[in-house]
Amino acid sequence: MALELINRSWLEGGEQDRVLSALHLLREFVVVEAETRTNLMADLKIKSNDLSALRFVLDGSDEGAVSPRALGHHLGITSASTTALVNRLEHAGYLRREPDPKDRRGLVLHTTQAARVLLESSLQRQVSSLLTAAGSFNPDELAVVEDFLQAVTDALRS
Amino acid sequence: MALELINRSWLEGGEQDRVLSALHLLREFVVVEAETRTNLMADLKIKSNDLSALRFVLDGSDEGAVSPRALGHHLGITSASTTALVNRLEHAGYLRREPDPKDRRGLVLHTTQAARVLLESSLQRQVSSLLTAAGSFNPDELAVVEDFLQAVTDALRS
DNA sequence: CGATGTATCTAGATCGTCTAGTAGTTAGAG
DNA sequence: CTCTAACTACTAGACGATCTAGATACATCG
Repeated sequence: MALELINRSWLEGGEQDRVLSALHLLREFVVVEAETRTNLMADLKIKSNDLSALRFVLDGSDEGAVSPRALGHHLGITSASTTALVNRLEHAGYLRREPDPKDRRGLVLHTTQAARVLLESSLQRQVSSLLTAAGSFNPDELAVVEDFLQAVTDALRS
Repeated sequence: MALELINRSWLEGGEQDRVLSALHLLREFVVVEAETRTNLMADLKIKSNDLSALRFVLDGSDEGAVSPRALGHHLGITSASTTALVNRLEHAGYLRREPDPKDRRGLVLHTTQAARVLLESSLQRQVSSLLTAAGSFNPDELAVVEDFLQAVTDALRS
């Protein structure tokens, strides 16, 4: 959010035009990236938190099971809201509930193949565009970009 | 959103490690940036759309009046929702309604000084951190960064 | 075994948005 | 210049996603 406000009177201006220009481009990227997310929500006909949930389950199912508990904690919502959210996504055909073999109280969430196919077909074009765009820079240039991104990320974290 | 999923099986891997690494850092930045927005929402005790509205009125009040109509259109919500949103922000002391001198049907929205002070104090530290971080790169490096950001932004837009 | 903690779910309330429709104001066609 | 169509903001009522509170089933530890 800090980025979105950076074009106001935070700097007297003049001597750091180049820095401001770079940060403006960074802001522009963030805004456009947010739009792709909005478009995806429209494609899948789901809301923001449901899309975040889908991504979390999709990522997590690689390295281990995702429980409703973990999902709710990740999203910062209550267990009641998590139940409702999983109900929605299961009913929409994006998620499946399965019993947790290690704890009979628990559940394990999995994305359906339909969800994975839908996500991939929606994003494949953008992802390959991104890879092509970034691929046109040489290793030295990418090293500079990485340093910059690391620096601004650390700046926001502090 | 494409970025958030880029660490999955989109690439056979190997020959483009550097490219993937840069895009991962870009993703990391997007995630951290989103967290700063969440923190700001908690600070101001308002929700996402209300914060976007505040930013829109704040930006727009420089170059011309912002009407509820324009605000609602920008946010993609109906006029009824806009009325309710402006009610909330006005009641919270962040916004003022004033009659539009040029059209007696219309209103003009202004942020209160309290809102500006609160936003500035919440963001000043992060903005100066960002400027410091970006300021440690020389003009040549910043030019590379700008090219990269422009390229990935264009890639997402296409 | 029994006590306490954990994982999920249900019931009812709250809040932001929506659809539908109202009153006042503007502006263009005749 | 007037009449009518379009526009601006608002109100009323409904819906959906979230919340608080509490219920139920299972786990874990003394």
